[in-house]
Amino acid sequence: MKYIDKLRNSGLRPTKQRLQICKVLFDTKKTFHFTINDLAKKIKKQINDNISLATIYNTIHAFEKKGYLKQIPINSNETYFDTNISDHHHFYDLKEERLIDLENSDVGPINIKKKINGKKIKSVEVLVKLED
Amino acid sequence: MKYIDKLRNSGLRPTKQRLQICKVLFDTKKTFHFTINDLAKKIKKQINDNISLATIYNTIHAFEKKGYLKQIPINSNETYFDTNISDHHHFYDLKEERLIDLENSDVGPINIKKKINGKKIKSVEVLVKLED
DNA sequence: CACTTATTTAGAATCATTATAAAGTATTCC
DNA sequence: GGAATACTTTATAATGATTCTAAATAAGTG
Repeated sequence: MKYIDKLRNSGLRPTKQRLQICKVLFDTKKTFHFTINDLAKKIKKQINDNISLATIYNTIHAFEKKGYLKQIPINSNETYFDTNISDHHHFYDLKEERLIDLENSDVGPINIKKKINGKKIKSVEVLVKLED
Repeated sequence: MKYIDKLRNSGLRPTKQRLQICKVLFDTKKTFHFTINDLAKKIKKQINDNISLATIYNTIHAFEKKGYLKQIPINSNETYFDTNISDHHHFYDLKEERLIDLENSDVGPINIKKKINGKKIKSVEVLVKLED
C-alpha cells in the first residue's frame, strides 16, 4: 500500500499499471539504470500482464516529473533513466555502452564559480567516459 | 588551403562539401554549439549551394571521429555538437533550452577517485542544469 | 449509483537519424 | 593525360524512438 499512498500523495491515481510499474522500479534495494525498452522487457518478464508501451512512456514521464526518477544526460538514441535520484554521477563505458554509478563520495566536490543572472542551479551532473 | 591539408592529413578527401562545411564550422574565432538542423540552416544561409542532409550527417560524424567536433551529452531529441573541443563544461538553461559554455576556470578541479579495472578515463563532462 | 475526470490503449503520426544504391569525384598509377 | 580504383555525395527509403489521437475504461466524488 506504500505505492498507493506515494502515488496519491503526488496527485497520481494509483492505477493497476502504475502500481505494477512501481513494483518493477522500486521493489528492490538496488537502484538501476534503464531505457524504456529495457523496462518494457522487464515488466513483461516480472508481471504476467501486458502494459501498453504508451502507458509505460506516460508513467515514466509522470514519475520523472514527480521526482521519482531522473533522466541521465548521455548521447544515445534511447533515453536513459535512473531510479537513483540522489545526487550522484556516472561512468559511461563507451565500448560496452554501459552506465556505472559513481557515488558522490567518488567525486570530489564540484565548485561552479560562474553565475547566470536570474538563474538557479538545478543540478550538477558529471559524465565520465571510459575507454580501454 | 588549411582545410585541404587538415582533411588530407586525417585521411579525408577534401571534397567541395567538406570544405564548405569546414568554412561554416571553423572560419570563426568563436566556437559554438549546434544541432544538425541548425547547421543545415547555417550552411544554406552562408553558402549559396545545397548540401544534402545525408552528407551533412556523414561529414559531422567523420569530423567527430577525427576529433574536430565533440558531442555534448545532454537529453534532447536532437544531438548537440560543439566546435570547442577543449576540455570544458556546460550550463543548460532548461527553460530556454540553451547551452552556455563554462570555461574550465569556471569549474573547480574535478577529482574522480573511483577506478574501473582496465579502463581509462577519456573525458569528464559536467552538465549544470539551470532553472529560473 | 450517476457523474466527472483521469488513465489506458492500439494504432497512427512525427521526426531525427541511418541505410541504400546509383551517380559523381578524387586519387593512383602508368 | 587517361584508365582503374576507392571514396563521396545524393535522393530517397527505411528505421526506430517517441508522441499524438481519440475511443474505451477505470478512478474519484457526492
